[in-house]
Amino acid sequence: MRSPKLDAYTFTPVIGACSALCDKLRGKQVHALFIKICSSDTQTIVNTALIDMYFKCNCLSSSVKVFDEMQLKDTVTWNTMISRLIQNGKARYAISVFERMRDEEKIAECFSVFTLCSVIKACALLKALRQGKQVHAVVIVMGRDLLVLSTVLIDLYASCALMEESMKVFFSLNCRKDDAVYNALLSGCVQNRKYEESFSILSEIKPNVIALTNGLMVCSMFTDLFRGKQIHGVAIRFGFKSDTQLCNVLLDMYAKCGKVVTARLLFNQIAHKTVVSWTSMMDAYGSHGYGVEAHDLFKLMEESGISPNSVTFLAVLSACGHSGLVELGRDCFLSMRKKYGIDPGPEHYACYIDLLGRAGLIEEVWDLFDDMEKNGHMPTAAVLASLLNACKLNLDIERGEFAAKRLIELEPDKACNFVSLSNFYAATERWDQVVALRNLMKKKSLRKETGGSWIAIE
DNA sequence: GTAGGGTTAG
Repeated sequence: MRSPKLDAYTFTPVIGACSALCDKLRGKQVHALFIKICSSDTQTIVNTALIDMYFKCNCLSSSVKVFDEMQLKDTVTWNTMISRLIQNGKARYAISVFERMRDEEKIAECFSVFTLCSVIKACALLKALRQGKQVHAVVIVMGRDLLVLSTVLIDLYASCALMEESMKVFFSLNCRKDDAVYNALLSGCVQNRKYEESFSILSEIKPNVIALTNGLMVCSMFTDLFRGKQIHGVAIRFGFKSDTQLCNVLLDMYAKCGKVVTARLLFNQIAHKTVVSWTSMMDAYGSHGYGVEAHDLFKLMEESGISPNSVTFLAVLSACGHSGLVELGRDCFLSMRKKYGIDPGPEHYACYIDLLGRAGLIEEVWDLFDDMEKNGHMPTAAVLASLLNACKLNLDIERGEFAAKRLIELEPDKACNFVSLSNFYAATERWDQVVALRNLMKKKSLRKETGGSWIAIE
């Protein structure tokens, strides 16, 4: 019996199955078979599916290889590449692929709504306003699928802190508006801390999980427990209380409003806890001074089989630092690389330097600083500020000046740095320097932003 | 048969 002919209709769904299962091994086998027997007329579609499969299997280099070696790319090929790159955090790369598409394809029709959608999203992520506006112009010329494209445009302008432009896009829509477009506007208001506007949108729409999530984020920002509780009630009435993401934000809202016990009760009730659930709860403990509880939770998380990420370590390190748990903090810091293969970033070093500095371990602080530079991290302002603070606490005058000099070089126009430096001089009783600094600040007309705390009234 | 919008922890 003659074996049936394998064509694109056979390969594509099989590759799709490998994608869905993240089964790279089988995916590669199918890829090999395809190379052996492929016919040129089916290459584009199958290769596009392969690009997608390799992305889903976390094998970016294979995706790029298939893409670069493809003779004939169609619009879907380009779109797949662009959208998957964005999903993998490579927005800049995605834009460069879009530019290649524009240059190589030579016809304006090659762009579809999908292409524009992805590119606007990339611009929003990069806050590339100029490029985003250019694509907006193309959208206006095309004049199709305005609802979806308007949704990403609203997000673009909101990401660039231009809420007036977001509103313009929103109110110029004369088709029926759906949840997503309302949510985009709401999310823009939340990102830009527009308290009243957020609630006014929220009150106009039928509750959905994403809108309520956004609403709770505003409550966290402004520590508005009263409205937070109202949203909690709405979430229960509409049957959203098993939504993990919503519960994570709810937990965070209670914690930010000082209700740590309520936050913990909610945490316990989350059936499918994610790394964000755990990290939010650790942060809740840490920021209220419950370092031991935060660390216990970290251990419990390890037992539960969910892997911590870099934010988790930031939460637990800061919790240990604020409670003086030096040994536990050190264990965590060391386990980052050793046990989880996560390279500490500058923000982790800043946090850990702070912890060691408060504990009086100034030599270890400087060892750590050297270690950081050996690992190829340039010190950030946060690192230098922690370092300066550690020197202040430990009266390490000479090396403190070194940290101060580099901090001021890096951010010469930030008032808070001058204040830190002034505090450093004050701690080491060099009052002439303090006066000189205050005068310098006046000359540079730098003013430290007034501190404050938020409480909701009524 | 392959591609698209709005959500969480620092």
